[in-house]
Amino acid sequence: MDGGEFHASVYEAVRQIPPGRVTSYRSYHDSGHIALLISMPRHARHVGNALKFLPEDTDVPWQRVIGASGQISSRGPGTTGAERQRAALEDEGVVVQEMRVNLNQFGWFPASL
DNA sequence: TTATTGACGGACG
DNA sequence: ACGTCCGCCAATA
Repeated sequence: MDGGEFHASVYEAVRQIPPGRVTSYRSYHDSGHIALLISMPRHARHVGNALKFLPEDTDVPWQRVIGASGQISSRGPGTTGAERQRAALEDEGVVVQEMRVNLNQFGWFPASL
């Protein structure tokens, strides 16, 4: 699997996340999460990297991928990505408090696709 | 070729 | 709940 296929696999998996639900790059939950769903469980960091390459107008629901602790990841000081993610999630009904989501309520962790 | 860097995750204090 | 370290691995310097 080359880099392009990796990105495509990530996007395909992310598209499966239902509206109003969130999942993680790779979580301690036995089932679910993007890196496991594409059979590359140790590539959590690269899942985030793939999302970084998405254009502004993509239809891939990137906002539904957050950290395993429920945290919306910071993009670093002076960036607005995390804030846009919070707004996008709230728009579809996800409750965000202090930049974090309750995974017990909104988490989506299927065993497979 | 070696060192650093990440939209990360987990163990541990 | 939080900070610190360590494991991870492709890209980049």
